[in-house]
Parts: sequence; C-alpha cells; structure tokens
Amino acid sequence: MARPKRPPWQVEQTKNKIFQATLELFNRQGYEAVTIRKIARRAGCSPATIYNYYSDKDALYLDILTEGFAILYQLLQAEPRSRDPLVRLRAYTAVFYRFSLDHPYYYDIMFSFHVPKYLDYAGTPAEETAFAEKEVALKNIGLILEAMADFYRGCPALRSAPGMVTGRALTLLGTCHGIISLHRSGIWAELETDFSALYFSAVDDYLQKLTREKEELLAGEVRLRAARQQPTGEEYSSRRSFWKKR
Amino acid sequence: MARPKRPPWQVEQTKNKIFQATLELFNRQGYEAVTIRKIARRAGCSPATIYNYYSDKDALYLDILTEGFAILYQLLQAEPRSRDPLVRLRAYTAVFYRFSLDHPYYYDIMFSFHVPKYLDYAGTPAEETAFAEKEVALKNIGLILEAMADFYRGCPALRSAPGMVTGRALTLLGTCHGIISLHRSGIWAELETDFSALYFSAVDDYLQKLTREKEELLAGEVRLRAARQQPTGEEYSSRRSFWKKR
DNA sequence: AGGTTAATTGAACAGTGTTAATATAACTTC
DNA sequence: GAAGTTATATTAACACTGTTCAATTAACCT
Repeated sequence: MARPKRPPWQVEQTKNKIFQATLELFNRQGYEAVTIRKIARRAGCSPATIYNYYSDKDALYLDILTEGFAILYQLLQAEPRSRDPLVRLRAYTAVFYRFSLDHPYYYDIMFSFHVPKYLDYAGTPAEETAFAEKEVALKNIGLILEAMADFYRGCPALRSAPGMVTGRALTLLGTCHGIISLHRSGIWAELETDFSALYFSAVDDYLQKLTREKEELLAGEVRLRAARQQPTGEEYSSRRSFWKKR
Repeated sequence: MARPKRPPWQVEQTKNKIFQATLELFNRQGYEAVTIRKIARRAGCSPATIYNYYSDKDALYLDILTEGFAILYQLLQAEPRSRDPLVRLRAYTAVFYRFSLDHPYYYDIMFSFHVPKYLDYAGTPAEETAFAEKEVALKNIGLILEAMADFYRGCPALRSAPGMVTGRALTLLGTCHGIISLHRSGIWAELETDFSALYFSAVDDYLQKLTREKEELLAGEVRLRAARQQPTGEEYSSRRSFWKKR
C-alpha cells in the first residue's frame, strides 16, 4: 500500500501562486475584471487546477477578503497604542481613511461589496472559511470596541445601558464608512470639495460629542433626565433616552 | 417616399414591457441574478430586441437606477414639509431608513453598488443618460441641502465657512448610509442588537450636535475661539477649526 | 397590391464559471 | 530499475453570460 503525494512544498507553492495571482489581478482591476482563466494564466496553471484548491470562485475571493482584513488589522495594530482612548480612536479612523485610499479594491469588497454567499449565513455556517473571515473582520472592530470601552470605563450609568458602548463604536465606524462610501460612489462629486476635511471633520465632531457625553455621564444622570423640556408643537428635540430602554 | 413606422404606442409599449420586466426581476433577485435572457422571456420578446432600446445592459440598469432615485425623491417630498428644518431633516432620515428596508435592491445599486461606467465620468459625460441619473440623484440630496441651509440661515459666521452647510448635509447623509450599509453587509451582525435604535440614535445625536453648534454660532464666534484650552501631551482634543480655513 | 423601412428575430461569437474524464508525475514497494 | 498506486494537473466539454448581425416580419404610404 503506497501513499504517494507530491512534495508538500510544491502543492503549497501552487496554491500560493494562485492566491498571489488573484491578489495582483484583483488589486489592479477589481472584482469584476478578474476571471478564473486570467488567474490561471498568471499563475501558470490550468483553470481547472484552481478548483483543486478552492471549491468556488467565491471561496477564492473569501481568501482575498480575509487577507484584506488581515492587512487592515495589521495597520491598526501598528499604530502606537496611546493611553488616551480618544487618541487611539482618532488614529484608527485615520488608518481607516488611508486604507480606503491605498487599497480601494480591498475596501470595496470588505465594506461596500458583499460576497453574499458567505456574509449572511442565517443558519449554521456551513463553511468554516466563512467563520474565519467573520472572525478576522470582527478582530478589526474589536480594536475600536476596546478603545471605546476604555473611553467609557468608570462611567456609572453604563450598567443600565449595556449596548451603548457597542453602539457608539459601530456608529463611529458607520460614519467613517458612510462618508468614504458615498465619496467613492461619486454621488455627491459635484458638491464635495475636500474629502479629507469632510471626513475628519465628521470624525472630530463625533469624538467631541463622545467627550461631552462622557462628561455629562460623570456629572450624574440627574442632569441628563432633566436636560431639556419638551418643546411645543412640531419643533424638534433629539432625545437621548434611547439607550435606557432595553 | 414612405416613412412607415410601427404604431408609436406599440414601440413605447415594448420598451415599457422590457423596463417593467427588468424592474420586477431586479426587485426580486437583485443585480447579479438578472440576465438579458430572463428579461427577454419575461417581457415576451427576444434578447436581441432589448438592444433596440438600450445600448447596453448597463444602460438598462441606469434606467432602473434613475427610477430608484425618483421613487426616493417622491417619498421624501411626500413628507409633510414642516417649518422646523430639523423636523424635516429627521423625517428625511426616517424616509431614508424605510427606503433601505422596503427597497433593498434599489438601495444597493443606488448607494452601495456602483454602475461604474456611469458614476465616475472624469471627463465629459459621454452619455446624456448619465447626466439625467446624476441630476435625479442630486435632487434627493438637494432636499437635505435645502433643509440644512434653512437650519443655519441667519448664522453670521457662515460667510467665512461657505462649505459648512454642504458638509453638514453630506455628513448626515453619510452617517445614515454608513450605518445602513454596514448593517446590511452583516459585518457586525454578531454585535448589533437593535438596528433601528442604533440608526436613529446616531441621527438624533448628530441633529443634537447641529443644534448645539447653531446655538454657539448665534452666540458669537468669540466663545468658539476661546472654547477650550489645548490640553497637554497626547490627550485628544477635537478642534472645530476646520470649517474656518479655506 | 407593392414598396419602404422600422422593429424583431434566430443564430452565432467570444467570453464566463464549473466539471468529468483523462493524463501526468511523484512516491512506495517489488 | 520496473511496476503499481494515487494525488495533482490538464483537456475538453457543458451551460451559461452579454452582444452582434444578417435575415425576417409587419406596419405604414403610395
């Protein structure tokens, strides 16, 4: 009984070649332009060979996607870890900004696009690769979450609003992504003059809001509840009672 | 010399059939699943016929895109036009929210996706259809811009920061879109509990920020400039000096 | 009726992702 | 070294995609 295999370093090498070829093609031309045959030609193999290493074209893309999240995570971690959580948050948003410019195609598939097959698994995650991708994506958000938790540490009101820290983190990320996304879509190209200024102004505004909120939280909830009398008629009043319920 | 045509109502009807078939298919299955042959079968014509009315598959999609913006515009306009600009803004964000849930596929191609051929015309817009689409898209943003301008009307500091109103409008829209987009991508599905609450909390926070800002603007710039002494070391301070320069 | 011509079509092309049968090549055992 | 075993690689095909073009249809005018 013989159990013959090709040298494992060789098979690993071909898989690497395929991955690398996909990466280069993808970073040059984006999602739509990359085809199995192009990848095969660049990797120096047959189109069918790819299916020995990836079940799907989507599976291959998932590897690319995961690589993208890994790169972003590395960039985020490379940032000097300041003791001030706000400095960290601000640095993260700057990294996020630069990433969207330096790796536009990565950014697209990571945040704007969708490899739908993998991103919404309503039931059990049939593919364990999908799990890995989700994990590495959440690691990125985890850094923001951690900084945000650090920022709000010591606020007594937090116990009654457990989802607040997460909400603040997701809102910050959402704001960053939204501005980047709409800018890149070109939908407001005629209106916007300075993208960078718009982005960081929004970020700073939100961070300032967080600072003010923390001060109020530390000053005690009483001031919060009294806050502002309900105005008459249709005049608008933004309540912040949300995080209290549920 | 004869100038024979098929009855014009008939040709208009086939074009309508094609458009309607695309619309229905699209709203059921989204961008990727819709093919020319499916459209043709549903419209009761040959695949080649479609190319009599649309130069491209992208051109056909552009019509769908435009329809999406038209629907959104209609929804925005249907909102009772309150005298308080903040009420209007808040209503717009609510419409935007509902639209993203009621017309998810529309939302994708309008804000997350990209028919890249048409959205980034660096030079002259070769296709006048692209122009029409841009126009109807900007009409939507125009409503927000108008409300925002109403809100800041009378603030004396605006003359030195002409881009501020636009920036605030785009930031509001960006925030809304970012949260919707990341929610729909599923990237933070494990973390987020109440999407609606997260969304409107972010909106209300921003509107509250605008209210505060306006108060400060009306109180005069002096208080703004003094604002807050620069903290020591690495501690973060969000400056709001941006809108002043340039 | 016959002519003109816009609208429609069937058939084909080049391309896509994917797969089944086949061929290759590396290892073990004789 | 030769034969056998088997993981890897390839060839050829399938069903599909968007798109084009020559040929056909059908409505109008003379």
